This record gives sequence, C-alpha cells and structure tokens, in this order.
Amino acid sequence: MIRDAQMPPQTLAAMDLFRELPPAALETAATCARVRRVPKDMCIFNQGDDNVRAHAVIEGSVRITQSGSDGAQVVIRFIGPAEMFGTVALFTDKRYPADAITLAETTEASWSEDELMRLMARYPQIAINVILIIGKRLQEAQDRVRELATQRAERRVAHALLRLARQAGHSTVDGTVIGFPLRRRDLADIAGTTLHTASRILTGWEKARLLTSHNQHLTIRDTSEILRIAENATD
Amino acid sequence: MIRDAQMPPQTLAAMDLFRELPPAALETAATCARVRRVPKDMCIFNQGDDNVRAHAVIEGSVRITQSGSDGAQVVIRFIGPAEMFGTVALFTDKRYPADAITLAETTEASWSEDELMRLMARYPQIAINVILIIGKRLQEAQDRVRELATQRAERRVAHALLRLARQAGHSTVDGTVIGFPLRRRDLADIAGTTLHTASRILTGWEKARLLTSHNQHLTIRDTSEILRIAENATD
DNA sequence: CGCTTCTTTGAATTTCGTCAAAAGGCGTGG
DNA sequence: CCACGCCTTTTGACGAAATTCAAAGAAGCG
Repeated sequence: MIRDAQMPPQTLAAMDLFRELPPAALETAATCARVRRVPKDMCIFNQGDDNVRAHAVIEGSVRITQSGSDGAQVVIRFIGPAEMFGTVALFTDKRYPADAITLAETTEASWSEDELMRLMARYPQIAINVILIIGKRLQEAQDRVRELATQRAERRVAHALLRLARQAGHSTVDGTVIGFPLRRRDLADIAGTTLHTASRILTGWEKARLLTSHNQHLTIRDTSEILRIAENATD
Repeated sequence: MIRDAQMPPQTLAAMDLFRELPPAALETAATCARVRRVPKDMCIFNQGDDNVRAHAVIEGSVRITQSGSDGAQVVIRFIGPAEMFGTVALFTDKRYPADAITLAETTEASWSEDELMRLMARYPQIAINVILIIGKRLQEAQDRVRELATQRAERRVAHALLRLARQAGHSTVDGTVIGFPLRRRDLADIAGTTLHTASRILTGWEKARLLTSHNQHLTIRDTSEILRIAENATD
C-alpha cells in the first residue's frame, strides 16, 4: 500500500468527486485513500462482492460490465483518469452491481465506506458532487435506454462512439483518438449489438474514411459525418 | 396554492426523500412546499423547460417520458404516491430531461431549487436520501439497458410488468393489480418495443390465463409464470 | 349514437442475430 | 528469427424475430 508519494492532493482536485473542496479536505482525502497499482486485465471487483469501497482511476482505464442471471453482459461504461466508479453501491446495496476490469496497467485509489461517510459528514459538498455525478450518469443511462429502444444498430454504434470521444477523446492531427483500448466486442457490448454487426459497421466506416482502427485504438477522422449518422432519423 | 390542510407533515414522512428526518424538518419542508391538484392528462413539465423544481406525487400517478431529437420516445418510469420526480435536473442541467404527464387526477408537491438547497444544507440526510433514490434508479436504468441489449421482446415485457408490480402492485383475491392505468402503448414504450408486439404478447398471456386486462388496468394472475418467462434464458 | 382512442390481427418486409469459417496480429518460446 | 497458438477481426449465408404497413373491431365518452 503506497500513499503520499503516488497521491498528491492535487490529483484529487481534478476529480469531480472532490470539486470545490478546500485544500484541507483534499489533504484528508489523500491521506485516507488506499492507492494500488493494478496490472492490465486484472479484476478490481466482481459483481456481487460485498466489502464495497468508492473507487477512482488515477491513471489507466477500467471497464465496467454487468452480467445478467443468464450469461449475457453489457458494458456499463469505461472509466478513465479522474473518474470514480463503484461508488453507488456504497449507498444502496453494499454489493457491487457490476464487474470492474483494467484495460491497461492502472493506478486506482479507493476509500472505505466509513472513510467516505466521514469525509462527507465533514464536507457536505462531497455529497452534492456525488449527486451530480450519479445524476449525470442516470441521464446517460436513460439516453442509452431510449437509443436501444428506438434506434437501429448503426446509429447506436455511432452514438456510442461519440460518447466515448466526448469522454476520453484526444484531438490529434489525424482526428480524435479514443483513449481506451477498444475491441469490437467492447463496442458491441456498449452499443447493444453483436461483435459481428459492430465489425461490419466499423469496417464500412473505415472504408468510407470516417475513422481508422489500429491495434484496438480508434481514431475518428470525420466526426461530423458520424454525428450525421447518429442523428439522422431518415435512413 | 393550497398548503397545510392538504399537506400534513406525516405525508412527507412516508416519502423516501424525507426519510429519517426529525419532525421539525418535515414541518419546514411541508411549509415551503407548493401543493397542486392536477387533472388527468395534464402536463406537469416538458422536456427542456427550465425553472426546475423538485416534485413528488402525493396522490395519483405521473408518466415520465423522454423524446429524442427524432420523434421516438420511451417511458422512463411511472411515478406513484410518495415518489419523487424531476429532481435530478436541479443538480445537473437546470432543465427537465423529460416530460411529465398525469395519468389520473393527481396531487403533487414541489419545492424550488432554493428551498430544497436550504433544506439540504440544514438537514444533510436529505442529500443522502437523494443519493439513495438516484442510485437505485441508476441501477434500474442499467438493468434496463442490459435487458434491451440482450433480451427478446417477450422477456422485456415480462420484466417491465414485474417491475411495475413491484413498484405499484396491490395484492387482491384475483392476483396482483397494477396501480397505474396502462395502455398497450405505455407498456411497449417501457419495454422498448412497438404497441403491436406488446399487444400480441399480452393477448397471448391473457389467453394463457397469466393475466387479465380491463380498461387499462392489468391484473397479474400468475406471477411465477411471468417470472419464469422473464428469467428463462432458453426460449 | 357517433366520435375518438385504444386494441387486435394479418401479411409482407427487414434488420439483425446466429452459424460457420477463414484470415490477420501479436507475443512467446523454441 | 521463425513457428506456433491464441485472440481478434472479417465475411458470407441463412433464418428468425420483430417492425412496418394496413385495416378492422372494441370500448369509452360526450
């Protein structure tokens, strides 16, 4: 368990969870955080685990997936630097509702329920921040529900791509590159389709020069066209 | 604007939003609430409206629907007595993300942003309650995402029905009756299918004596069989 | 009683998932 | 350095579930 060295309070300042907090609060939060370095493709927690903690990615990325009682699974979301995850469980079930797996070597911070509750009691702004974060995710989830219920696979993949670009896109000379390693399978699980359909769609777009894909790394070349596909009701 | 008479503090005690609060808090909340009686099929707010307030149903029921930039819409959820709605908007956009329409004559209470924030500052438990409520809805939304992405229409309708029964089901001698007036169209918009498919499925179930439907009122006769349909991976 | 709204049902069409198989990449170990 | 194996991606063919189109039947309401 490594602490201060890897966890300067400034790191926390960048996180939505600790926005608008006095430096003293960041200090306290940094002190009681558990920081871990996790190799690629390792599990951080499993669906159903108790012993819940509030997590945040410092560096790297994590895939959150949910499985049904049948085997079927979907990607709930990807978590990048400065984003929190696994926190809702603290307030509701006391059990993680999903799996968390690293997509790359990742540094992750976490707080126990007690510690977070203590922090929240002392700095109520944290509770507001939690509401903000969860509220935003609720709206995103509801958007996805609407998309899945009403749109065709191609539009859903386009929306998924745009969401990812918004969340973790970096502009380069070649276009917007998405900061997570993404398999076709992942994209399919976000968009709610099969990897076959996702592959066909992406291949089509690649041929139309809307994007390029190398080694699980996507670069969007023509955002406006993807946007058109995502929004265009006709066709 | 009618107040105390229609809004005894005990009414608030039953609401998740005001759980675990001292009587004084309920008193204060009751005092600054705006209570309105709204006829059937009236709009309480529209998607995109600003001037957001936190709402709760005292009596009656409300349908929350979201429309995309294309016309397509889904039912986000139904709101029954003692449930809150339209509250997330206070913390995020300051714009309602959905429409709210009464399904029957409804008594509704609401609080302005200022009033709720003041209440929250004084009674931090309210913030915790908000997190709990939103957290639960987030999990529900994520369940729906998984269902829509992986399950066939029949299973989704079964799940939708079970969710409604859990939320607003009353046991009677005939079975569990769902406390909202439900058109086929509504059920379709919850389950993410067309009213045609929903109608076919319900007609099938009615023939199989799993449920009865009269005048937009559903009664589930054989919950366990519906549950089997909802869970059974094969077929 | 007529109108509007909701529901049912049939038939044609289409999207998408399923099955199957091959090709491409990447790392490891010989 | 090459070969092998594993994982990912691509592609084709087929079939089934569900939407779409169309129209008629019911039921409640004024």
